[in-house]
Amino acid sequence: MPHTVSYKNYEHHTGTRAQAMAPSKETAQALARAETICRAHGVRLTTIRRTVLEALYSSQKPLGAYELADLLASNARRMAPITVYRALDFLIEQGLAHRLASRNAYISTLHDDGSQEATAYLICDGCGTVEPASSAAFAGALSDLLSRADFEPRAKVLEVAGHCSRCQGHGHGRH
Amino acid sequence: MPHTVSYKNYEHHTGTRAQAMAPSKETAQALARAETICRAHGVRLTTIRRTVLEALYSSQKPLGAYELADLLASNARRMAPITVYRALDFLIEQGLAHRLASRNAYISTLHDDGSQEATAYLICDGCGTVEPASSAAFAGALSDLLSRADFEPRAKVLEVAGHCSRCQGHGHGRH
DNA sequence: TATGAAAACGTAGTGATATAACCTATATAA
DNA sequence: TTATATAGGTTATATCACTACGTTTTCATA
Repeated sequence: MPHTVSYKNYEHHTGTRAQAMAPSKETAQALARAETICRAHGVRLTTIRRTVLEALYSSQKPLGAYELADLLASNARRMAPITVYRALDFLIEQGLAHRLASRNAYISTLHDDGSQEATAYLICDGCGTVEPASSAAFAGALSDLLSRADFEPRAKVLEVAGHCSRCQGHGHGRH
Repeated sequence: MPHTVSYKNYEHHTGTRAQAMAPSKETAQALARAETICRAHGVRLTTIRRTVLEALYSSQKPLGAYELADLLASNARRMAPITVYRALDFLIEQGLAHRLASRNAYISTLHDDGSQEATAYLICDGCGTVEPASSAAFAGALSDLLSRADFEPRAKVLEVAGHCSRCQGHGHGRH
């Protein structure tokens, strides 16, 4: 088998990718929290999944699936899209990542305030950053809205695009 | 020119598509309102645009762009995707249609309560219907959230997937 | 009523996002 | 150790959205 990458021990293999710079202390702590959550859920935070989560956590902007694939590529061999999507699906199921439907992009939720029922994501058109925002009043109002409509919620997509405090008034953004 | 559809008079041509069943009285009234809005904005509600809007308005479920293209096809000749997207872009700009980011699908806003700053769309996993929902409290809480974050909003994506009142408790839905 | 500019649309191709199908490898527990 | 479930690899394809460019129509003006 000439061209095929050695198939065994891919856990170790993926561990040697370009991304393998030592994570910051904060990142390491966040990943440790993720590890704990996964153990509690009885699921496995494998190398691929951890690598994807770390990339999302470290990034200042949301990342697309193909962007992640490129980012996590080792020399000339990038991750297959489906691999990234599988990792993302896992992370989203475990509540560790979030899909921004309005951008087809993904972020880590390890920065979020986990105590709120409803988190809105504020996406800056200028600098691309995303800030989670929540309040009891907002969660309550939404909950009222839903119960008044007798609607049983499963997934909430709450996103606002605009300009963050730092990007207002000096021509940032695209319109 | 053997295969090419006669190019002139396409306004009339599109008017003769399969969809040309007489709209209901309610639909006709909604379309008349749309017409009025467009005239007020100084823009044109052409046949294609009106046809797309009518399809969205009449549909019980949100429709994808390619779904619309199929729906509005005349004998064996369906609308090109770009044509649909152009019509949708127009309708969205005029506030007549809305894109559901979580579904890659589109709905008419002619049912909405136009008086609210923030409308959440409740998307039923069971029957596929979408209900707009809004309240002063919800709009206010969101507005507070945004001003507290010093965030200048441009576009709001507020969608909740779940089960509507009619689809609760009898095994509808996909999970 | 000519005509020139802008808006709308047609046609072909492509980019971007996401998943299907099927197989191999690994982890976990009996 | 072996059965089983879970995870990942590989290839191909589905789905959604847009670019580029030419043609037609509309509308205001000459």
